Amino acid sequence: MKKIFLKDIAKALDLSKTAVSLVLNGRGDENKISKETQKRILDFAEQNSYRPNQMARGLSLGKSETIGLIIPNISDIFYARIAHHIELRAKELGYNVVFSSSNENSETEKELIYSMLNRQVDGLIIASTQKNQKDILKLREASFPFVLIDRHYPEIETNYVIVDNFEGTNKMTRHLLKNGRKKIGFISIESELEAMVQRQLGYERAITDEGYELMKYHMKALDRFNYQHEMKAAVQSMVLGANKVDAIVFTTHYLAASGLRELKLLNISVPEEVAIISFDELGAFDLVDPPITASKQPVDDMGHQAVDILVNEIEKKNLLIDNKRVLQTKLLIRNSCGG
Amino acid sequence: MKKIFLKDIAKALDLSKTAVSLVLNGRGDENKISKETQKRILDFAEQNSYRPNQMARGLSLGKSETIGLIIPNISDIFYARIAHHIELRAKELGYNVVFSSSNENSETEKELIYSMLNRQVDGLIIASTQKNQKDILKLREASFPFVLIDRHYPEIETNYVIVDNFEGTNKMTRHLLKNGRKKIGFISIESELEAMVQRQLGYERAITDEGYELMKYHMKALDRFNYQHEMKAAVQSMVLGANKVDAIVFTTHYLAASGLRELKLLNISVPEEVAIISFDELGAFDLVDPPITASKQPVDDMGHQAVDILVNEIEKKNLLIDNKRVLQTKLLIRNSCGG
DNA sequence: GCGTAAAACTAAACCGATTTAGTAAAATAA
DNA sequence: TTATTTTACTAAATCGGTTTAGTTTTACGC
Repeated sequence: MKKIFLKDIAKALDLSKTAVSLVLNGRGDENKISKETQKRILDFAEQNSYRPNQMARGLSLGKSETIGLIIPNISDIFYARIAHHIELRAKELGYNVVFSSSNENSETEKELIYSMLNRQVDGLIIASTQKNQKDILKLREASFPFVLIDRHYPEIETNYVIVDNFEGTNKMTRHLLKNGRKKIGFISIESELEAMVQRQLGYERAITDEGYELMKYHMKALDRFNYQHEMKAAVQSMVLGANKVDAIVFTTHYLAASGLRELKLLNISVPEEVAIISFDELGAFDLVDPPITASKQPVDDMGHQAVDILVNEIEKKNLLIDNKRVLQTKLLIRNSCGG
Repeated sequence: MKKIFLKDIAKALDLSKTAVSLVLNGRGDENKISKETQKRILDFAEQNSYRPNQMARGLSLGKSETIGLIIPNISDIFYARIAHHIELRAKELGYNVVFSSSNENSETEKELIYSMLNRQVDGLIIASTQKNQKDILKLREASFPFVLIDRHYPEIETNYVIVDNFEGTNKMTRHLLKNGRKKIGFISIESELEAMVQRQLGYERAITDEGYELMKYHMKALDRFNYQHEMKAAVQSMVLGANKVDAIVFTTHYLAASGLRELKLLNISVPEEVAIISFDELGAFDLVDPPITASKQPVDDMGHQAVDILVNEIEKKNLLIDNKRVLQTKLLIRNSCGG
């Protein structure tokens, strides 16, 4: 059973490629191909399991029915989940997904953007390093359809689906204050990402709004690639020194996991001595000792909506749907904050 | 700055498309294009940031420099990690990755295989539902390059990279026996997957080899999509009934997580009353209460080697590398089994 | 000073689809 | 009976690359 092409069908049925192509694309009626001929073509294609070469089709049509997805790292459960929901929704709408990881490297990201354009993706969904402003602008100038997720460029007018990061940490910090914690440390990732900036602001605002003073020396920003090593010193300085902390806000799930690990090594009891709370969560945060209170991000919505906005642009439906979405996190209260 | 094509370069430099194409593909020397002309072409392409249309290129060359990856679900951290390592290695070797999830549905998987073939991927990496023997055979007959990962078809001769599932659960069970546990339950997923069969055999063999008797009524197989609901009954029947169990082997990380959740709800102390052990692990298994002893799968190796085997086939290097790999799991001993 | 080889290219076919601009034959209208 | 429309198609161009099979010009050998 060898591969069969359009011209093979045409030859076998003594028809033109045109007729066959039209019928197989469901445009037989409008092009007045007789019902009988249509049936012959459809049947023959079915029986010989004809499947069009998508490269030829793509070249000819100038589109690929493919969405490019650029994320920092697919093995981060957060992005993996987003990818999953993007894939689900894309499939529903008839699109495939090509993904690549930038590994948080802006040069790689830039390369990926262009590499995907060359592969003729119809649109892009990008969780950007936020350092490729120029190239994002180029995309916009070229009117190429794209949606930013998780991270956006505040200074550029684009489509995006993000989370209300400020509100997320703000709620988290208030929750700690409400539970009687007074000296709340903050451990984050060293980053200029708007998301991280907002998470810090949300925390700071909660503290000052409630009349407490910020303890700058209890706010740490760790290196993204080396946080596991830096965590030890960060945690120790917060829980062992003079002006000890009674709670810590972690701005990512992996920081929370790593921080808890250190606290355990130091035999600090959680939440008795130090409460902890996490922005976003890992699958097993409810099983952890103690179960970790966390702000959960709506990954399903984020993926789903990003695809909807993108496909709307690609297909120029111009439904004027809202193309800037800020989703809310949900505080899952467990035991790591006392109560 | 508008898009530029091969013919634009040719026209601008008053050369033929042939010359430009040859030079840009690094075949200028062997085709006796003068150094000077080569430089002109290269410079012009660079300055106008020429990037070839990969669909046209793919159509012409009959290849796409793309690997298709079909997995059950990208949001399963296990597959996400494999995907990550596949992507890393593929990129090193100059390939892109297109992924799709089958959601454990064999029809979907079949569709995906053909859809990817139409998209002219150069090869496939598949974590199969193991229910598409016919189509896998077709791939083989067509000499299409592919590698199975995680799950293989024992009756078919193919390339694969899998894990020694038998040895994995066998080690796990022996570990429990060595720690003095005598009545060991077994909770698995209802499945004909060879991997699952082997995991069960590994467990059974450890029990019988040590002279104990299998307690069939303490071996449960839960529905893949409904395990969270079925877990309650499964665990209760093991730990509350007459012939109580003093340990449970879970054959996947999500079963272990779910099982532990139930044990906690029942106020069963782990590992005092019941020890637990998991095949494969979640990111936070060391933070869980108690930290869960688990057999870790070498996801990095699995992804890496799958790509190596595949690319070797694609590029017909015929290096006669071993194309059937069985990797070993590693037992990470933590506290959930006592000691 | 003629034949041959090497150097430096190019025209046109091709990959496998889609699509534009027609055409021949049959049906209908005048 | 002729003109016009409709029906049911088709030939050839096109998408943007790669590649085969030449072609022209210059250099070299004898």
